[in-house]
Amino acid sequence: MKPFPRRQSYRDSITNVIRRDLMSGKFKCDEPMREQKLATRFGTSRGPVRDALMQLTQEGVLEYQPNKGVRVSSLLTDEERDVVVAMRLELEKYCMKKFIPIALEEDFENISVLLERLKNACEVASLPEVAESDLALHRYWVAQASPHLESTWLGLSVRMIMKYSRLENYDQAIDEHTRIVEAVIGRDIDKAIYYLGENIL
Amino acid sequence: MKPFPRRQSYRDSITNVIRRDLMSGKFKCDEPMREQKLATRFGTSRGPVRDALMQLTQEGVLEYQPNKGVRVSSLLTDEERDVVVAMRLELEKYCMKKFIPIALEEDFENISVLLERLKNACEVASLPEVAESDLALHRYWVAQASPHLESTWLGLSVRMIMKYSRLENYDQAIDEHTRIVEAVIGRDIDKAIYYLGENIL
DNA sequence: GATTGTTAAATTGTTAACAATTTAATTGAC
DNA sequence: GTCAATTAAATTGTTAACAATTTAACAATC
Repeated sequence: MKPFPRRQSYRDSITNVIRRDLMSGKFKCDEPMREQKLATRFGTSRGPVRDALMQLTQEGVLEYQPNKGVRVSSLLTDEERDVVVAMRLELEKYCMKKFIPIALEEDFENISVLLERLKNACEVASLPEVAESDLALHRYWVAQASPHLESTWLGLSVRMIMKYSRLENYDQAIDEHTRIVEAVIGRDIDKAIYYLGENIL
Repeated sequence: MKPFPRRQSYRDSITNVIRRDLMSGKFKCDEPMREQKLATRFGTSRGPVRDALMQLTQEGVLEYQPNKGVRVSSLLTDEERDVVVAMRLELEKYCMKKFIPIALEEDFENISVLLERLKNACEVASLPEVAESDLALHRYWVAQASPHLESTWLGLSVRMIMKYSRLENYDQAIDEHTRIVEAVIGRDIDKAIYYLGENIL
């Protein structure tokens, strides 16, 4: 069953897959997530599935009711989304300010790779992959600047995307992120933060 | 073993107890949390304990390493705390704005009760209880205004308190919250938000 | 004495069985 | 036929045993 040692625990793999499904709208809103069904899908027992569901509940994309399990969280209102956007921007601006001065050449390379991945995903117009690589890129500077706040950031970002995704404008997404990355590599904090503000809304 | 039907699952009870312990500094920073030890303490198996630990990890107060368990999360830097405070304030201001117009007489009564609980805790100078009743009061309007964002709010608030607690100025805490509650009951949004800003920092 | 390898203990990860609860289906009375 | 009560099914909650991994203790070598 297990060909060679895994890097990632079941818990994390399952969490990531379900999160991606949720972001790309694979589940209907308020749809209940059945543990056993997911367990057989992932070929594990219910344990790791429960872990993943609880983690996603904490991120805010699933809703938990005791003895009733979890459902897809009803989406944020427009007002709530605005608040979430403001919070995420506040956080990510801080990270950017922190990250640019300490970034190494290696970081620039990694970011460039992530940008390429995003471009490719946009070109094949695969929404799940676009969402994932978009997050992965932003996540890079967040994790570098403030690992303590990474999970906070992730929760905000995922919910923001779920509520209303601007990601479908693929060309625009490429442009926006290219500009951000160029600013980062040029170590131009003001410009990077400016383009960040244009991208996160 | 179970005298009568529980309202709260083990998971939640354990989560709350550990969170309170963490807020009142009962565990050293970076101290590993052993599942079996906690399980025997709470008289359950490791399952619910694992759930609780994972939930607190997601809130950001514990740190998880695969195959190594969780440790008490190293505290935020001063800068990070500032960002967290700003995010929490942003969120809670929104909730207050939303809550005051829709609040019922019943809500005012509940808030008054929570304020009394806070006063009592302050008078006996019990830090864990002060922290808990402080959070419970704020949580009330957050939950009423935006249940979707309640868990986000909780994570921010707990970490803010853990990093540096202003709660030890008991008299000041009483004053600040009394003013907030008075403003709420008077349905004075501007005043409520103003005092909120004075309290959350 | 310091370093590496090996073994034993402790700890976390996963599973499957069982208990408790909720949901649905069915029955019965009116 | 409608509604309530009862039963059956489905689902979640909890537990204990086992597997995999990490940590430590200890021995062997240099």
